[in-house]
Amino acid sequence: MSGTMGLRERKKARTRQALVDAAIALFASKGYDETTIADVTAAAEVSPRTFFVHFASKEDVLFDDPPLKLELFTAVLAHPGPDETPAQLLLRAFHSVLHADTDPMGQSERIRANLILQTPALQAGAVRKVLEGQREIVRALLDAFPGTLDPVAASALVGAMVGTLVGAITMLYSDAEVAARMAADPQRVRAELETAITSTWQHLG
Amino acid sequence: MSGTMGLRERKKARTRQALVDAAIALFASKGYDETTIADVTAAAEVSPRTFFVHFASKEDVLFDDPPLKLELFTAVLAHPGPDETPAQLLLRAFHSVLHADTDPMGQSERIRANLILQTPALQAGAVRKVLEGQREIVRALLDAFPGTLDPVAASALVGAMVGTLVGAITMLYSDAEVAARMAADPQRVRAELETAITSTWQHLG
DNA sequence: TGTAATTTTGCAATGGCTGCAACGTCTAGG
DNA sequence: CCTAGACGTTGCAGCCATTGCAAAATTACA
Repeated sequence: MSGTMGLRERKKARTRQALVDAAIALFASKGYDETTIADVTAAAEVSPRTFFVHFASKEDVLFDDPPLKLELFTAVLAHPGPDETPAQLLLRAFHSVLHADTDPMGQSERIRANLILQTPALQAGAVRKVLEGQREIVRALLDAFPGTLDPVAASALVGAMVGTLVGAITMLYSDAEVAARMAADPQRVRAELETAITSTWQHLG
Repeated sequence: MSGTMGLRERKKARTRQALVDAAIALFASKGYDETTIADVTAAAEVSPRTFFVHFASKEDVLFDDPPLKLELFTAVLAHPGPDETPAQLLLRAFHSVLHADTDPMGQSERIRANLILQTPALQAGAVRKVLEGQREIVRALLDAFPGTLDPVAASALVGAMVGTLVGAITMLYSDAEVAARMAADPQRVRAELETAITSTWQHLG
C-alpha cells in the first residue's frame, strides 16, 4: 500500500486535482465567465458530468482547499489568557495569523485571488466563505468564555473585526495599480492591515 | 394628462409592479428556489420574456426599491460637527437612522426580509447590496473630512461599523424563534443594535 | 390617419445543474 | 484466485435562468 489511500482514492484525488488545475488555467487565460464547465472537463480529460461529482458548483472549484488561516485563528482562541478580554483575545489571534509564516501564496493562489477580486460572480462566493468563517470564529470565542459572553455581543465583536479587515482590504485593492503593488509585497499588506485594525479600534473607544 | 407619466409609462410601471407582487406572493408561499420565472410571469399575466425586460435577474425582483435608509445616513454625514471625529460622526448618523420614523416595514417588506434570511441564494445578493452601501458611506465620509482622512482608514472604520451590525443581526436572526419575536417588536431590534454598537465599540478602545 | 418610438412577445440557443441508470474498476472476504 | 458488493465515471434526458434577435402589439405625435 503506497500511502494512506487505496488506489481508488488516489485516482479520485487525481481527477479532482486535474479539474482544479484545468479550471484555474482556463479561468486565468479566458476569464471565469467565458470558460464553460465543458471546457474545463475537456482540458481535464473527463466527462462533463464528472465535474459535479467533485464540486457542487462552478465556483466551488476555486474554493477548494480549506482555509488554513482559520484553523490557526481558532486554535489561538482556544487558549485565552487569564485576564484577557474577548477583544484582546481576538486581537492576539489576529496578530498570530498575520505573522504566521504560512506559505506566502503560490502562483495558483495569487491567480485565484485575482480572479475573485475581478469577477463579481465570484465575490459572492468569497463573501459566503467569509461569513462562514465568521460564524466559526464566534463559536470558538464563545467557547473561550463559556457562560460569560453574550452571543450577540460576541458576534458583533467578531463582525467588527472582520468588517474592519474587509473594509481595509476592499479599499486597498480597489485600485488595480495599488492592488498589483500589494500582491508583490506581502509585508506591505501585513503592515496595512495591522494599521487598519489598531488605529481603527483606537478611534472607536 | 393624468399624472406625470403618460399612459405608456404607467402601463409599464403597472407591469413591473405586477411582477414584483406576483413574485413576492409566490416566493412566500412556495419558496424562492421552488418558484420559476414562468410561475411568476404566469401569475402576473405577462410573457416570461417580459420578466427580463424589467429585471436583470430572478433575485433582482426582490431588491427593487432603493434603500431609503442609506440616503438619510449619507445626509447626516454631509454635515459633520465642528469638533466631531469620523467615528463620532458615523455613530451619530447611525443613531439618526435607527431612530428615524421610517415606515416600520410593511407586510411585503417583512416577507422580503424573511425570504432573504432564509434563502442562501438571496443572501449573496443582500451582501452585495450591503457592500455597495458601504462604499457609498465611505465616499460620504471622505467628503466630510476632505484631505484629512486616509481612504483605507475610512473604509476600515465604516467596515467596522457595518461589520458590527451585520454580526449582531445575523446572530439575532439565527434562531427562527428569536427572529419571529424580533420581527414583531421593532423597538427591541433598535435596542439590540444600539447595545451591540455601543458596547462593542466600548470594548475595543 | 400614418409614422416613429416603445413595450411586449415568441423563438431559439447557451450553459449551469440534477436525477437516474448503466458501466467499469477497485476492495474485501472467502 | 475469484466473486460480490462498493465506488468512481459516464451518458442521457431534462429543468431552469438568462440572452440575442426580430416580429408583433401598443402608444405617441404630427
